[in-house]
Amino acid sequence: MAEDNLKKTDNKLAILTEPNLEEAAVLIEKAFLQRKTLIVAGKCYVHYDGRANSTLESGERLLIIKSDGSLLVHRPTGYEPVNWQPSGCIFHVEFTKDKLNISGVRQKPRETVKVTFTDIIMASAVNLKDSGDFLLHASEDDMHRAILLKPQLFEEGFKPISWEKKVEPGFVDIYGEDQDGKLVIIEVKRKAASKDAVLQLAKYIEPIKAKVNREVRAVLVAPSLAKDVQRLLVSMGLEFKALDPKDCALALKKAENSKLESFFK
Amino acid sequence: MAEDNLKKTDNKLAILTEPNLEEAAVLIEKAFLQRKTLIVAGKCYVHYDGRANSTLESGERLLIIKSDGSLLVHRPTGYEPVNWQPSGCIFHVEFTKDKLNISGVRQKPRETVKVTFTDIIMASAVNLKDSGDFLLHASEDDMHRAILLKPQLFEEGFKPISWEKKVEPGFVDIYGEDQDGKLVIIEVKRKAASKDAVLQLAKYIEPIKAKVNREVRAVLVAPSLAKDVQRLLVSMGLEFKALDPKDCALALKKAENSKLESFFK
DNA sequence: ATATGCATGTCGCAC
DNA sequence: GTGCGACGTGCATAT
Repeated sequence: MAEDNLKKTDNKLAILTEPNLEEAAVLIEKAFLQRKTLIVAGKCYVHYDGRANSTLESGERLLIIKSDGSLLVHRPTGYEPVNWQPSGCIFHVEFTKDKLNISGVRQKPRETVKVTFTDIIMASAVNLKDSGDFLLHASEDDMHRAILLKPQLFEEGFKPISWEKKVEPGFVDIYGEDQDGKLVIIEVKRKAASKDAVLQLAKYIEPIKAKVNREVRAVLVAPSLAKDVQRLLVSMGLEFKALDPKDCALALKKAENSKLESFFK
Repeated sequence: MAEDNLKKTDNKLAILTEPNLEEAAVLIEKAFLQRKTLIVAGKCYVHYDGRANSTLESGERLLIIKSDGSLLVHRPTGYEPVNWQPSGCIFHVEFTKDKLNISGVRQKPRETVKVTFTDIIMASAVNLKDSGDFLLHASEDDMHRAILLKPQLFEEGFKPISWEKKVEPGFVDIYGEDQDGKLVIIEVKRKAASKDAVLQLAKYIEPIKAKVNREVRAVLVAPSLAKDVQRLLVSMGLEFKALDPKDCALALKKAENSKLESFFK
């Protein structure tokens, strides 16, 4: 390998600019062995075969292979990879005179992505250390927790009974009792509720009514209703309660803070 | 910028290894102006706020920004980006003494991703040229087309009438007539049909029967049935026909080939 | 612009 | 292992 082409910094980074295919193959093999993150930019074509199959004609792309066995082929535009492989793949590198093949094979389902490079612009292996926490707020789960923690977010006097309760066709998000003692089943959506959400909720009403033999309210909780859903909702005897996922996240955060406050008081 | 740190190859590639934040900022700004693909590896933390919000603590990651305004933050493991922005974002770079901020803002919905680098391992801008075609086969649409083209794939004597036909609760995938003159409605799935698929199909039967006043068959076409779905299917009076998406793709390809053959004969 | 449905969806969790 | 639903799903298409 041409030493003047290789930039190396204390085992953290190796880069080759415009290497020939053989030089690149060596770096790629090393990257796999040392469990580095591999980044290759170059001219390639791609074949995928698995649940479906695809071909991508020759062009310049970015290939990323992570140490956990995930693979991404990115074109110069678009958020999504054009070809990919989820983590857990086994890779195989094969070099011939004018081609460099990188194959990633996944078992269950059996799927193969083969990237064939004919020209390499840049190849690099990076050792990335990352143990930072990732926290996402305003998920549907946050909405569940907020309602359970502060039932008045849903309705004054509401008493949650259970959560993710199994009833026959599936699971009810939240199950509780209102201030009049009526049973309430709640379906939560973190974005504008569609027709589907209404039907999902409606499924549960009859089986539950049949079982408990008392008045049952079914309420869709979501930030808003999609157009025309209102009518369907009313015609099926369901209710709607507007609730924003970010407000729920905020309520949870506040609760957390006041817990902290009382701890330090 | 330290010239000995910059590798440049005829406007195709610029790389900085372990640059300071200011050097990196210059390269990043240039990459945006020249509409290059930007790749940065380094220590950073990330804040996202939009439909939801998230924080990612400090760690080493890969940042990719494409010329169409898409952004990806990849951790060293996992197929999915931990933070991202779909294409169409506007980016803003801000450099202070010990921080380099890269913000990407999306309108509709209003969302912001802010990546703050405190250390950069490598920063590079690549000019990727890619006009290759991408072809995917064995989609649900391929299955539709295969059945329309060769109805015997579904059933001997089947005559398709329409496709994606609007009937009241939604759209029926394929609508036709069998050799006995019975009306057939077909729901196609490219993977094992779940309970949901059965219910989706079942929804259509009653409205259609009410309308046409003749015998109606409802058939689920899929490579297989999920466990326990068979019983539900039968109990609702539906049928199942096994058909593999890849076989459909093959049938289409064959048809294409034979058309070519007859053209060259 | 909004709603609907597919996707090589992926991922996590419960059974 | 399989089923089921959420996801900052993204994306195309039809209205």
